[in-house]
Amino acid sequence: MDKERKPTVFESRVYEAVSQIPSGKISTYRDIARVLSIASPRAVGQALRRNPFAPQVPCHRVVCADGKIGGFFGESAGALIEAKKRMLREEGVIFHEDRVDLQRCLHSWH
DNA sequence: AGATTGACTAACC
DNA sequence: AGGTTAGCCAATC
Repeated sequence: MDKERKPTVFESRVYEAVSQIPSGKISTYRDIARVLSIASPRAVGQALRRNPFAPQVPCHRVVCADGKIGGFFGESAGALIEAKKRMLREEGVIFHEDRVDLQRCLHSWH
């Protein structure tokens, strides 16, 4: 069993930002990184990858900068990706095949 | 403390 | 157009 480490300030910031995304909207690693004043979206992925707050954080609303679904579920769960896509679509997110309508569903960070 | 990775992105070939 | 390289930041080993 993995011991849950205490989230760092950086991670907490990521979780907070992601949890701020309302239903029907999404965001990209790049955008989140940008809001967090980070130059590396990888660091964001790192935080989400650890995701100590599992379903509490809508990490499924976070996609690649291209609108493509990130690998948060991994290739082993490709089918789940479609399920998430369908779920997001029901939330109001416009999907185009394997991509998301960033210009339409991108969350406004004000 | 140093080296590697990691759910990325963008640029280069 | 598609594959590869490089850059980036933070966490983990």
